[in-house]
Amino acid sequence: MPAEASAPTGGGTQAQAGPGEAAAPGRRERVREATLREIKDNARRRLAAEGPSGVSLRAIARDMGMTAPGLYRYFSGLDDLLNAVRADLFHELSEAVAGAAAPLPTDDTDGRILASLRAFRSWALSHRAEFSLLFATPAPQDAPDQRVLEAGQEFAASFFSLFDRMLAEGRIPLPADDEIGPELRERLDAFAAKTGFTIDNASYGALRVLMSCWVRLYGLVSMEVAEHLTPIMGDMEPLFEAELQDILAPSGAACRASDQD
Amino acid sequence: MPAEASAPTGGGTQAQAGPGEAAAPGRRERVREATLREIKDNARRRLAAEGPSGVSLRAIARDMGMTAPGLYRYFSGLDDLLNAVRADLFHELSEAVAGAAAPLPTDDTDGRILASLRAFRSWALSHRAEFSLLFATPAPQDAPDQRVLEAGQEFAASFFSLFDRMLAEGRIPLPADDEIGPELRERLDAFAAKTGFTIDNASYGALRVLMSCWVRLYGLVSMEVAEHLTPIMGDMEPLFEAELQDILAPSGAACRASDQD
DNA sequence: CCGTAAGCTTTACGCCGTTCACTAAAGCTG
DNA sequence: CAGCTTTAGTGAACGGCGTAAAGCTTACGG
Repeated sequence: MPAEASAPTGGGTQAQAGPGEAAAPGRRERVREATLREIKDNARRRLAAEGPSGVSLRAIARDMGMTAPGLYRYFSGLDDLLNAVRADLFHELSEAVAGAAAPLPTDDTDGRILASLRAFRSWALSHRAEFSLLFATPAPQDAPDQRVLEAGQEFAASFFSLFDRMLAEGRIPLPADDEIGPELRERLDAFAAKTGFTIDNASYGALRVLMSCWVRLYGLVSMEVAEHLTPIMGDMEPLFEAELQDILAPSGAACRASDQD
Repeated sequence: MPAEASAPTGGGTQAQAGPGEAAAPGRRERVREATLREIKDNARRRLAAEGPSGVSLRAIARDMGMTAPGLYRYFSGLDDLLNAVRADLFHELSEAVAGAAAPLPTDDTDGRILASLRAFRSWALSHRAEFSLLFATPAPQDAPDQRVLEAGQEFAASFFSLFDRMLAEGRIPLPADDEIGPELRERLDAFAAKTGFTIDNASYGALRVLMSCWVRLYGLVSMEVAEHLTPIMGDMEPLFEAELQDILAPSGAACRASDQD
């Protein structure tokens, strides 16, 4: 009875110590892993091509030359598959954001942040359906999945850690801690605890600024992905760049010309 | 053959000049209107209860004691119904935002804006599914509906017109026109043209500030609706109020204590 | 009064997720 | 090796979905 969330069939054997290799995954689990990957790849193909509603077990199975019930050996249902894809996508997005900053020198704080924020936008625009799968409002009843939650928090943490250095440099004027109301402080405490920030590293003012940056970035990008303003504004890149400049202006960052595309 | 968008069956007769009443809608069209309303009401009930995916023609028909194909006399399909609901919702949202400002005296510009922005948030939070139906990323292939587009632009216009007076008062420091890049200016021109703003009324700087406000408000509220930050921050109201204060701070607006709830 | 159209039902087709009973193969164990 | 157990996968089936076509009934308009 496959009742567990993600791995209906659990590995019984694997530590049998094969001939040459130490902890060989075992032939069995290798092909299983491959099938699992194939399912998710097909799900993503359909996701990109037809949007979230185009992802169906039957269609995926058809693409793979098998029947839908067979997929239940790998996922406990469509929701489970979608959640697995969501978790993967969060990791991918984290990597895209972090990867954009990596090649730049450590002391080029502004450049690293700019590159990452632009990478976030780029990823979103080149993965519209994926982005909306990640950030869509969930239906009222469906409970959040643990893996997705964790992956999301990992993304949040990796995203915010971008600002660590900039905050440390103290170039941004932060609101004083006592300008921040007690309720908000409470929330920021909770936030810091869950994302690995501690108030020692980042003052309330810093967390406040972080949240503000994220809200603006997220708001603009998600509007762009949804093409909400597109019919009345056309290309939104100039607005994005202007917002970027605005967000980072207090730090005196030089924002001119993205070097990509 | 009902191929048109919204009204498969179009009224032939109505100007027949009844006995007493001038342009009486005619009994026929009255019951039709009532049924139409009933369908949309049922759609909204299910929308609120189970989210967008819970809205199905068959379920609605069942609730109304009829069969699904009967609904095709009123809507050309599920999408058409959803678009009609969307248009209604945009009007409702516009009204909620405008209505919140109405009771306040005309010269209380800050108060009116605050009330409207809070009303936007309140409406969104008490109509999560409706909000996400309005602002969800559409699937890659489906073309935008004309009525929805118009209703959306009406909302945008009514929303932005809130700021008319504040901009006129000149209390917000605006970026100089020549600080705004030529591409962005082009976009803002397009935007102004579509929403009724003219550059005479509002400078590029003003439009720029408007957009920034909207992006922040939208970003925060849509994150709150999606409960994206909720698992790590809990109640987001303090953050919202802080953002409000931030957004309107340059104008010296007094933001203390919302009088509602 | 009769033709015509509107409102609605029945039937049907092809999707969908999911369950269940079943087979065939692979792996482990004695 | 035999034999047992687990796994991967199939086929049929249930119920729900959108929607197209055809038919029936009722009300309206000339």
